[in-house]
Amino acid sequence: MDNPTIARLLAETADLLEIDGGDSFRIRSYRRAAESVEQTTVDLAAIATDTAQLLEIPGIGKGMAAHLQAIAATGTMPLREELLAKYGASVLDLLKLPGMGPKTVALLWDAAKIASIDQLAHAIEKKQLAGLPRMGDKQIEKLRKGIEDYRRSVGRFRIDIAEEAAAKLSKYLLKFDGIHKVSPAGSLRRGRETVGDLDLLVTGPACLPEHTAAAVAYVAAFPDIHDIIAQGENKVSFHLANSLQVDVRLLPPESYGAALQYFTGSKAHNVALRQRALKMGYTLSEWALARLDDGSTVAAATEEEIYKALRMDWMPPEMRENLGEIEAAAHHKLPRIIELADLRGDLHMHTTATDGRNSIHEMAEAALERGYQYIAITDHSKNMAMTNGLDEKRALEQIRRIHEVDKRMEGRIRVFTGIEVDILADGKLDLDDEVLAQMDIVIASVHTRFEMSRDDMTARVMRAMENPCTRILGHPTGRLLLRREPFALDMAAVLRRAAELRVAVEQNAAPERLDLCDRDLRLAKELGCNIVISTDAHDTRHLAKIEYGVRQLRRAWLAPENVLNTLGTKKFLAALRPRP
DNA sequence: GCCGTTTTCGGCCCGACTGTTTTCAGTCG
Repeated sequence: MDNPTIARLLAETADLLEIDGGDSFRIRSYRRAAESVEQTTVDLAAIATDTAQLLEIPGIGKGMAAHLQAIAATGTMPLREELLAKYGASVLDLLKLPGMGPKTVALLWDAAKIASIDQLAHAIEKKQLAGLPRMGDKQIEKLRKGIEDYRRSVGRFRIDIAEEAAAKLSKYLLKFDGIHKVSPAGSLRRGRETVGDLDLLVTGPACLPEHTAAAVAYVAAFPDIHDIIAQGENKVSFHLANSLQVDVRLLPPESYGAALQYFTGSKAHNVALRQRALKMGYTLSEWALARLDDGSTVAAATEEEIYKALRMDWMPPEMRENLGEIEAAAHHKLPRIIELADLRGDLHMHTTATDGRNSIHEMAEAALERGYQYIAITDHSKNMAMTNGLDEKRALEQIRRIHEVDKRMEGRIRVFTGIEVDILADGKLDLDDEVLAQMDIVIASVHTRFEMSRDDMTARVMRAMENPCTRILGHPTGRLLLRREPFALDMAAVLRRAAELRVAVEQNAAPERLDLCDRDLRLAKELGCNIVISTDAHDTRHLAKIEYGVRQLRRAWLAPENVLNTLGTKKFLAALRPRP
């Protein structure tokens, strides 16, 4: 069992304990252990029998070590099983609804034995919740809407989850003699923020027709398979433990390009492409681009050949949504879109001063390794109390420390001072302007706790942008992917105002965030917003997640010139809204 | 349940906001 799975089991046990009304400090220690397991670089399953080594991990004591050993040996632990037997696994889903915490789950269970989202939906429909403590009309309506949103997103997986599964499976497949190439297709290849299922295309001598039996058997023997849905001559479909569906297709090398094109999609792109092929006297399928008259193959081995035969330029998968790319490719006018290598700096990251896990210097070294020319250290401000957010006094100390590191880096990389401030109900920022004015970067962030009317919410964000200290609007929609819908904000108005005020708008690259969706990004580009992309990194490894954000920018056809932190240090500072 | 000592047990992250309270509980970050 891998560390992320172990971490999940511990975190779920913490949730169950909380519903059960357990001691809050004990619950916290389970959460802390889960985080530790997530962070550690040692493979826990491999060292589980070595108690001394387990105890070296912070947050793991005698009790937790025993739990870990039970998990490694049996796949679960007694306490967790006990709680699951009492409440059932589906209570955990209830916690995913907005506004639903352990106390409310416990209340629903005690009062009405509600232990799943379906049961809750039923109870709401039958008006059985009225009269329960803290269950007014507004609360019930909020739950109803939450269930609706939840059901819409269920079954989809964040891109990083899918990519991790794809990487693991690819590694396994490539070990087989006769499998030479594995490529993810579908929405994962197009870089969508979520994927419905995982399409993996496989080729090599072992994938030739009539000779696939051994390879198929090997695929079906992948250890992480939960259950097999279908197993044929050149396709194996199965679920992983997290219920992600995977389709592995074995293809002869001569059809690989056609299959890659076909299974990458999108559907709309493929429909348009097949129409174009028909007009040219061809037919396009997952096997080949072929002549209509005699069925002879025109192109099939590579995507490039197929697009070329259709008199088009090859285009990046991120663009294949039938949003004008076909015409552009046919006229050889595809724009150059941004790439990872265009980025010169990362502007949003945390350190041990608040809830980060590395020092300013470690973040700077890690950024230097990525080839950046500058970064900004932007820890939380005091309103984010649970992160040990900085008050005015500590913020000033932090400026001093950042300056020291900046000096120490001797110009190899610039380290800008910064802070991520919270937007309060009246639109004010939660630190004194005098202190903020001394920062290079002030990110005024929309945090997700706000649930107000669209107009009030928009007004609040507008006021925060009016503050001359605000240089970047952070978490501009406040959303958390797959957890809830974007908060209601008049994004067109916000982005237009941001463009006027030269407040840059942040695309947070963290896969759970990806704050601006494709449409928001296209709009931001149209309105001429300054866009910055950053990771919100809480440790050095997290800096690599910039990749997810870049793919999102590519989906919106953003060019390097649309993104502020593609500029060199001097030009970047000049293009930002001036400091007050 | 962990940690760090005070070596046997006490401390462990807290402020804003909402809805439902008539003085506050629950959720969120």
